[in-house]
Amino acid sequence: MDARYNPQEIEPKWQGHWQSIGLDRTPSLTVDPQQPSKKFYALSMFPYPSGKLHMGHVRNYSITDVIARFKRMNGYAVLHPMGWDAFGLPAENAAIDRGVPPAQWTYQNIAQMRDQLQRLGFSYDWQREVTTCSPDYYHWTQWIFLQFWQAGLAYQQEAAVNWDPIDQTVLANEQVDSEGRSWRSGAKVEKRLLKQWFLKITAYAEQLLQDLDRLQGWPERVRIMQENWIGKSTGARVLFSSESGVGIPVFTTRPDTLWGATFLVISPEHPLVEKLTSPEQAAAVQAYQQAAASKNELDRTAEDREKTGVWTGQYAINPVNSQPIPIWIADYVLMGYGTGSIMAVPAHDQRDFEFAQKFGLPIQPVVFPADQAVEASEPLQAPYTGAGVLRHSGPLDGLPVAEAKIKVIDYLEQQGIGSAQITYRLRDWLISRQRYWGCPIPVIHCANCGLVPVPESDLPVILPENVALTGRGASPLAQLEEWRQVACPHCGQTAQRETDTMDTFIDSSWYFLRFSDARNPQQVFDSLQANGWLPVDQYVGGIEHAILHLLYSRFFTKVLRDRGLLQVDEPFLRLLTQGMVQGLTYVNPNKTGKDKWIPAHLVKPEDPRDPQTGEPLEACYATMSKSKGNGVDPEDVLRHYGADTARMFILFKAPPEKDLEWDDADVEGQFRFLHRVWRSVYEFIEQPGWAERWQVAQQGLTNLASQGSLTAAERDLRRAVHVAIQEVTEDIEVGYLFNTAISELMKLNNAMSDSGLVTSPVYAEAVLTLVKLLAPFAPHMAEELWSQLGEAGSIHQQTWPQVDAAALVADRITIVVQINGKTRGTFEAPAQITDAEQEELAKASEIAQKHLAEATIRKVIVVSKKLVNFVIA
RNA sequence: GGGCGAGUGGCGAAAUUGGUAGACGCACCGCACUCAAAAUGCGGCGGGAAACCAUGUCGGUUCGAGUCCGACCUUGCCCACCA
Repeated sequence: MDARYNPQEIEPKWQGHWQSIGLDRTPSLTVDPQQPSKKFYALSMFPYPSGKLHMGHVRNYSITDVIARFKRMNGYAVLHPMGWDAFGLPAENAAIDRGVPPAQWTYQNIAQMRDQLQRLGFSYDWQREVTTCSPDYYHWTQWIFLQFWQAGLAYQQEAAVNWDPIDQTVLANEQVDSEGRSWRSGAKVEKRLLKQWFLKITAYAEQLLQDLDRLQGWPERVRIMQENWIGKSTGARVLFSSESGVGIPVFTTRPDTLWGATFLVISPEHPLVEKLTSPEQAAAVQAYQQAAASKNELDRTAEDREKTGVWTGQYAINPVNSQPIPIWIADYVLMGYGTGSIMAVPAHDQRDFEFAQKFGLPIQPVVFPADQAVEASEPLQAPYTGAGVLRHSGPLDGLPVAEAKIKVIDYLEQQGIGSAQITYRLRDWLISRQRYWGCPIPVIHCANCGLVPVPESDLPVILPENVALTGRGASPLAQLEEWRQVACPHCGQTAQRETDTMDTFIDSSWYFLRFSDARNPQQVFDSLQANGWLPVDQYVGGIEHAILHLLYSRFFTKVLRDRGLLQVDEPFLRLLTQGMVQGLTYVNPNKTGKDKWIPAHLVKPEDPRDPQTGEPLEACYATMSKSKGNGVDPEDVLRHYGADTARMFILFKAPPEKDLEWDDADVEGQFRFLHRVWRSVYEFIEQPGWAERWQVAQQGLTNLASQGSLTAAERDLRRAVHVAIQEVTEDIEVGYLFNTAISELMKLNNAMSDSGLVTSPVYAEAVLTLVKLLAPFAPHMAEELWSQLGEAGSIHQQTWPQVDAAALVADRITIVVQINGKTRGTFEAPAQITDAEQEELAKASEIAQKHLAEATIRKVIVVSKKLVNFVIA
């Protein structure tokens, strides 16, 4: 055995070996429902193939890989796959900028990144690799779209898109900068109405909300984010009539305040605006509508929420008290939520209050604090939104708010002017993109038959490759006449293919299902396989996907369940959101924007100054990025230290959910630790007779230990071994605490080198244990040591060590002595001490003697085998 | 504005479910080895001479609080005119 640890030599060797023996292949599941396999599905969010891994990837995949390897050693059938979220805009941009076809660019990137993943030693089953831009994958994406169509969950409707008036093209949101300008032409982006495809996720709003309660293995904040995103509101729909005879429905969460509604506000985009406008106000209303239309979201927020609006010139009738109330138009009412029109109750709503104040509209309080006997005569300074009792409210007078809310619904229903209603913030999912590099929507537009889905037997609709991408003009597929024209599957007449492609979020909303049966050419997946492997037992990824990706995946799972394809309700049982990887950078406090970041390599750490201006800089950690120049390339770490060090460092440096500060010195420290482990084993093998002791350790030392033939020092070392097993196991299993798990490995290694017992069988047991416990974290080194120890098989197929409870028991324990709760000292005692003996020994101890000499003991608290606290006067 | 979370040495962080605060590591200091350095090994390392003081601040509960309760300060993230 080489005295030196040489990762550059051993890592490629084992990677090649593992590949040749198919070590990481997924075992098949027994599908007998009486005896289900102990299965575990470990999944990292698959990457976009940008061409290069970054440290965030390394962190994500290291976490999942440890879990996968740990589960395998614990006897689970593990599915641990990897794939590529390969459709998307960057490939198209590369084509526009450099003339490389998107497919070529994408597949080259995939090849590079796959190679990197393999060199990092992640135990993926590459036979199940999926690539979303490959026809054998998007075939089934299209098939799933047809399932949605058949379920009535896919539909077309006009919607606003970003339109670049210079390049005459539709832009994705990412192609519009923060000032609302096109990334290419710099033109101010306009809104344009186009027919767009939607998926009816709102039909599942209630289920998606309810089932969040079941996801106890998810971080609470992710559940809350989803809950807020779905945004359920309970209230009532009330129908107001107007002078012109048009009915105006409003949604309110405060139907109890209906008697305080003193005006109505409708959204500028509301279809009723024209009918509700008087001729003399028409010009003003149209001007306001145009102003609202030209505003983007930025303009709206930039105005600091100063209310704007215009009167229509007409009145509505408050249906409960027949009062005429003016109808206004204002952009603080959103067309996309509720009914696009509201009843304004300025006395009890902040926004309505501001609006009423600005335009001098009446304010009628109807809720008062319960203890307020007399109404204030001065006008309200602020809306009252708290609890209270109703007044001036007809049949609701005297009722508290909560009761009034219930009672008013009955009243509205009796009068035929309203009913209870639930509203969600969640909108239907706009999935069409006027882009090339995406999954074609399998629909044909026929002049005779209308919308005709492509028959399943004609799938996949292949994305053509001979496309000129310029970033200008109509949607790329629309320009391909020969591709577009197709015979209608119904009537045979010439018809047109849909030229929109799907949002790439669709591709990633079901990839975890395909992994269960990735190579199936006949079906989207075999139900037995999917039901056997799903749900994903552990999903790991970034918090940036907390809302959309996870919500869409949940939606897809439920729809496919309702189509009879799946039996699972939720795709991801446990979720871990890992923190960012941050790099050292410097900030010039006198500069703003991008210029303020000064990359660390331009700065002398002992005297950080701006290389251009000489101004002093502040050091800080920030998420690694090109613009900050603070990225660390995984390749460099691989070259210098190897994959095992990179993995160990990234797992040790911080708990997985927290942000991690990259520090080269700490990487070095991790490398040193692996060296020390290497030497612990090396020294063991250097001793004559080690092979016999190794055999003894393999048999287990339980008998030897129970015969009492171990020395005190040996029992101490053995305790350290079994404490390590217990702690590492618990840390991985219970709380993803890889940082403390690795610190336990360090403690064990320290205990071994401090013990001086290298020729004891206990040391052999320690070596055996250390190498096994290390295997999920540093798989190459563990494998190399395993082979150096004369073992033929792979360590990754060994069973995880078991704790010998007897070995954990210490001979002597430390008891703390406190006086009035303050620790004054400790003493050693036999482990089997009784409480009474413990108290006696504490009283007799030097520390106690010193402090108790002239005091009266009022009380003694004894915590078994831990401490004795004397409460003295 | 609403929601959630976090404040512990020079630094990253630990702390069994209220019981020795700072495990493990980084940095630093000293020693050994070396002509010297690197590497490695050994030792030290919250503050204070000590009594003691220390987990953002101030109170509370308790024999005992980093941990529980209340108020405040600082800070991070998510959603933000959602009726």
